[in-house]
Amino acid sequence: MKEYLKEHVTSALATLCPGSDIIPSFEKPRNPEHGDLTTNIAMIAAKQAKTAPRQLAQQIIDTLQLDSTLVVKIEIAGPGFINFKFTDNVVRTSLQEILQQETNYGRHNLAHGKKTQVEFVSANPTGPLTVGHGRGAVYGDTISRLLEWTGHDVTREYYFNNAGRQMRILGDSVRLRYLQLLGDTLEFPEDYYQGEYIKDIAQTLLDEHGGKLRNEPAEGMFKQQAEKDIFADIKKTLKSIGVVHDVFSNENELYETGKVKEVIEELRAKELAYDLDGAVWFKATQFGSEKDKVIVKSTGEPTYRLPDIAYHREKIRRGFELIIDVLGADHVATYPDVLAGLTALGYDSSCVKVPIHQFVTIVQNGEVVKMSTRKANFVTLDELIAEVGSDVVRYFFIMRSIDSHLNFDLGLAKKQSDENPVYYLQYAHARIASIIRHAEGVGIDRNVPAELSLLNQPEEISLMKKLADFPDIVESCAATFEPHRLADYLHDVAGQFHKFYHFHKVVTEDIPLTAARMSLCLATKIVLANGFSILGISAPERM
RNA sequence: GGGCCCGUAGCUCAAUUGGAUAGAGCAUCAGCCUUCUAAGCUGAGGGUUACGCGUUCGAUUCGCGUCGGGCCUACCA
Repeated sequence: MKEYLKEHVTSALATLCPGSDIIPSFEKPRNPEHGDLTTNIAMIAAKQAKTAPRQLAQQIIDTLQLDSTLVVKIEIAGPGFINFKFTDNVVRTSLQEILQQETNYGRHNLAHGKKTQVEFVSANPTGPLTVGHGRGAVYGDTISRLLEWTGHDVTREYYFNNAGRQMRILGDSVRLRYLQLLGDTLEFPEDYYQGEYIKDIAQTLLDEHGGKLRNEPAEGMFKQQAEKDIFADIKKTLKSIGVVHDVFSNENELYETGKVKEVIEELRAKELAYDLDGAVWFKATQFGSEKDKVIVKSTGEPTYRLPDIAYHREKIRRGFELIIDVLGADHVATYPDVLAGLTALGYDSSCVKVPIHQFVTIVQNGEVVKMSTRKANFVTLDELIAEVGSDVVRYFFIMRSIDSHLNFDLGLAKKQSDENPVYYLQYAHARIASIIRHAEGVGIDRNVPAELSLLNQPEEISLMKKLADFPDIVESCAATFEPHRLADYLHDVAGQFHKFYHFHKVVTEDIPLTAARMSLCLATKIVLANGFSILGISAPERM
């Protein structure tokens, strides 16, 4: 319909205002009384046409020739909006589309298989995932699903640093715990990893190797075992909320394959890297940065920037046309250097998108719980999932814009999980399933063709209209990387359905009406289920 | 000091990316189950969108300034 109106309004405008190249845009009015679609074209074009907005709007309407079986009313409102109201047939047609397309309703192939990489979580394996990581995990995965629904070929990737100081300290933390288990009395530094899981890893090593590792360096067996055990743990946690990565990349590989060295040499060759005070500097100032950045420390050890740049170049070399890095707010400072690095190497960095999510604050008993992996005073993602379940965790993390700080009241989430908003959505789905079971129970034939024109009650019409919005919502959420709007939308759908359910009985003596309302129920169930699958939450048949 | 994000109902957050009367969920109050699931529905109260300028037909949204909160600002990641 949008395209249909766009075409007609554009040509009307061309007759009235030759030479104008303004393309009319249409949107759904917030207030349903303002019709089904509205355009502000008259207000925008008024200046060029040298006509008052409302007057121009009238001229446009007079010029338009629209199909009266589709458009029932056109009116001018407010400062010059043109409101179009469709016949109910239009929305009934979309109901049929939903029933036909079923699990594919809402899918687009807009991106035509565009090779896309979403890098997310990417927490270093130094301890269990925190609730903060959970937000990035759920967000990254939901974005991936949205992109798949809009025709992207998505690779989910996890990158971690296993070459730096963090991992050395991790290895040494395990080593010290191991020595303690062997009976040595020694001091355990404050800035080492304090968590119990370190002792568990040490115990594993003790069980397997006895005291033979006494003189083993921290970076050998200790670090390896820690990385292995902790990663197994991380993957298990992610899997429990439906997050599975396709590819794991790490920093070490970039050194071993010479990719890091290659970057330095190339930057040097381009005179974009230089030596100073024993360190190697990248001329970041040439790319908008305030100061140049160190890429190799005077100790000879690279900073994270260098492998990060090398890694991103590999992303491009691997053929990704759209590259998405999901970062937490604490990493905001890192990505401009990476983009600058890519530019310096001669790549167009505009294909790299970096959505940044704000922190999750855990509130327990009215107090803020500060999280630090090192100090081990965090609430783990695992604990949270165990308490409230995967659906609640996913929905809670996705229902809010990533720009806002998320307050997670742990007590509330645990205690009142029955009142969590996700149940409101799932309940609508379960309710429909129940109606279907009931209908089958009383011998309703699902194959009776429904006469949709029987659906004319206000609650039926507005529910149908809401359902018809789904494809647009999927598209815009994918385009803006804003999955929370899908959660909002589904909440609306559930709301419209609950209302319809309350006012109208589906299964009655009236066979044709029953068939029509069953169609509406089935369509609602499809939209909810499709939406849930994008959000990664279950669609229960009963609750 | 500089950069990024935020400030909307008592609380947690939305607002179709500049649209018309700023909306939901909790919480409070008043109603609705002999009928397909009451984890639901209906109604009421609750707002100077932190504050001040500006941009224009029109600002919660864009720009500048002030105040307040969070995160960055290393030869840590």
